[in-house]
Amino acid sequence: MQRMTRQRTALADLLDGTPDFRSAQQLHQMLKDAGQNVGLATVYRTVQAMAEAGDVDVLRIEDGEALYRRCARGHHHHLVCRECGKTVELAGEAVERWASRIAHEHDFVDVDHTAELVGTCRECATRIYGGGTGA
Amino acid sequence: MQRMTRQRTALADLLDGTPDFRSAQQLHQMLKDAGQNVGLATVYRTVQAMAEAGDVDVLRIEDGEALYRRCARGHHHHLVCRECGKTVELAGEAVERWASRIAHEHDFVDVDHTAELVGTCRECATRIYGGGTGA
DNA sequence: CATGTCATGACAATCATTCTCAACAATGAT
DNA sequence: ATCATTGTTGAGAATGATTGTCATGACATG
Repeated sequence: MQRMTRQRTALADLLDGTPDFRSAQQLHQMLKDAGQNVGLATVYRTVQAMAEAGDVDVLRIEDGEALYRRCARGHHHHLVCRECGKTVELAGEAVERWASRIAHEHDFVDVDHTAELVGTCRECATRIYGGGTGA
Repeated sequence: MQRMTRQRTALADLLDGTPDFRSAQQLHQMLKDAGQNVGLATVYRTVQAMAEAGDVDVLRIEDGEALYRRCARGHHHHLVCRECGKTVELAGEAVERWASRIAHEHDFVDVDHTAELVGTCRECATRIYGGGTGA
């Protein structure tokens, strides 16, 4: 049963102070930079345990790498800025309703769903495409 | 520009006859089994090109592995049976409307979305959990 | 403090995917 | 049909994330 070790505390604290999704490799490096040496294998084990326990959310980017982020408990989706990583948690029921309607229509049971939105937030869009004062 | 080679023909034909999502490794093995030796690197290159061209859809499973399937052109989502791989293409507008509403509400632009459903189809549910004649 | 486990970490192993680059082959011109 | 051009292939190496191994270390309790 989950002992409270220095490593787990360090990782939990780090995640508490990190608003964006990070990979296990990044978290490992961030801990090292903070002077908290934690083995890479331990970081992997810990974030996976936290994910299973529902304490962090997992996101897979295009190349298959897994990213982790401390999140509100319970089922929800995300809107992530592709430029700065800013993340908004989405709790609405619209997707849930869609999923269960589709499941029913096609006679499937135990239907899980994934739904994630990736876009560019106002700040990054302004920075990249230019401010409203353009021309 | 895109030469028609034995390898590409073989892979296209294979995908045409394969209703479920398959990994590049699986497709490579299936080609070998069919007596059509095609290099693994070529399979990867070809499915990726097809994916970019919109000729196949890509799905990432839990461990990050990429699966490919010949699909209808245009944007759509999938409902996949986790047991047998049976796949239904979903073309409705519900998710699109949800995505654009959320994007607008949070002031994001260029919002892409992914949405996939994984469940158990009627046949597999019956096989696994028992027919209606149980007890 | 002793002690029993669970946890850790250094490193090897795995595995999908990508890269390299010389040999090949599809296509168009002659 | 033959040739030249140039995209394509394939065998294997390289990459990189993730997982496995297992001896050593450290919580938490008696």
